[in-house]
Amino acid sequence: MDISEARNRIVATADGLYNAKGIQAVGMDELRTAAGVSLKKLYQEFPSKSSIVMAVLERRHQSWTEGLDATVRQAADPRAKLLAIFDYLAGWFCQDSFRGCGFINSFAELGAVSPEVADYARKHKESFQEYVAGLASEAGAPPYLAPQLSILAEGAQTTAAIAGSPEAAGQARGAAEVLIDFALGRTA
Amino acid sequence: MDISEARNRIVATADGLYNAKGIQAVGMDELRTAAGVSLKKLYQEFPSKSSIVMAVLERRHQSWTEGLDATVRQAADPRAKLLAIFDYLAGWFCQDSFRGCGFINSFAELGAVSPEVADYARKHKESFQEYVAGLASEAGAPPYLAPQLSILAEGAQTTAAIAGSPEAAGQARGAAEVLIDFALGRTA
DNA sequence: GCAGAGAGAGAACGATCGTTCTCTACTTCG
DNA sequence: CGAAGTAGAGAACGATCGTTCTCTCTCTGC
Repeated sequence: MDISEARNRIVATADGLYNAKGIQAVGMDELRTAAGVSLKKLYQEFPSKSSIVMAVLERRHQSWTEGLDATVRQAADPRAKLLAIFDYLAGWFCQDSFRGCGFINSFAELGAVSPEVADYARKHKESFQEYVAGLASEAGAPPYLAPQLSILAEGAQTTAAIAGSPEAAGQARGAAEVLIDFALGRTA
Repeated sequence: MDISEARNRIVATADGLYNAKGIQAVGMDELRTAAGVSLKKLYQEFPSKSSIVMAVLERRHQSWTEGLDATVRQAADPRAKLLAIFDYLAGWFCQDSFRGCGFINSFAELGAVSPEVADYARKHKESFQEYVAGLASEAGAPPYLAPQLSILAEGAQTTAAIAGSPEAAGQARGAAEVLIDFALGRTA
């Protein structure tokens, strides 16, 4: 068995379990069993649970960034690219495993106790805002549009998670259309 | 010492501690010390930690509802009332103790494990959405406006919490103005 | 003054968690 | 074939948490 293959399986399993039950609710033994590795191997790959948490956050960031960018790239014009953000959210919300943004959740759970987790969540959100800002800039929108759309996307995630229904994506998309058209129409 | 006075002090102290450190990070002994009551009294007032958590959620709901309504009532016309939501958020975000919406945080921490907490968070958000819907209806807006503003408010809360800066309130308010004016302008 | 109920302080208990240690068995190389 | 290094399974350990129990002190009613 390849070493990095075990790492990947551990992180992927931890991602699923942490998402489904919360980080603190999943013990190392449960993770060990689900991932099918020995405790020894687990601690050989990762020195502590917090390092697994950080690896899961990195995985989530990469997965989110790649998935979002893949959806956005399919859109034709800059306006459609901005709206594609909310199409990506819609697809995500419809997954059975969706239980809210993993960064918001980990921040809520551990942000006050672990500065590492809080920093990573902040960086992830900053990276998303910069991505939106890039798309908005390509569309020729004034700089105030990107934070507006970012906030809309954040709100859709928490609303969909707590309400347990994916309709927030469409509602946010409708609001985004109005905001984009306003920003592109009169760029005051 | 009045019985209900001890209850109030316990819940108020728990609210502060849970908000600052997360629910799972605060033990009964820390709460007991901070509230200045004996363990015996604590378990005399509340049968378990989860009942304290539910009491804290009720307190948060009441505090949020009253504070929001007090701010909204000061606004003159229906449009200003809708915007006052974001003024209330701005004042909240500027408090040192602000660490995100307590319902989003408790949902992230315990929602997957405790159906009670998940239900209460959902009900709180529903109640907020209905409140916004009432204001939007008074303003004569079409029904799609209220979910848009609710999502905006949710997004502002998580953005401000993770970024650690209150500017999301103003950004969301700007977006709300555009959405409100659009919805009132052509109520298609 | 005294018996008894009640409150406070904190020890104690059982469970769980993260982490480490031990023991066994298998593989691999000479 | 034999020895040695390695990996797996799980016991063990220390810490912590929610909860209960015990012991002591105080305050009240007769």
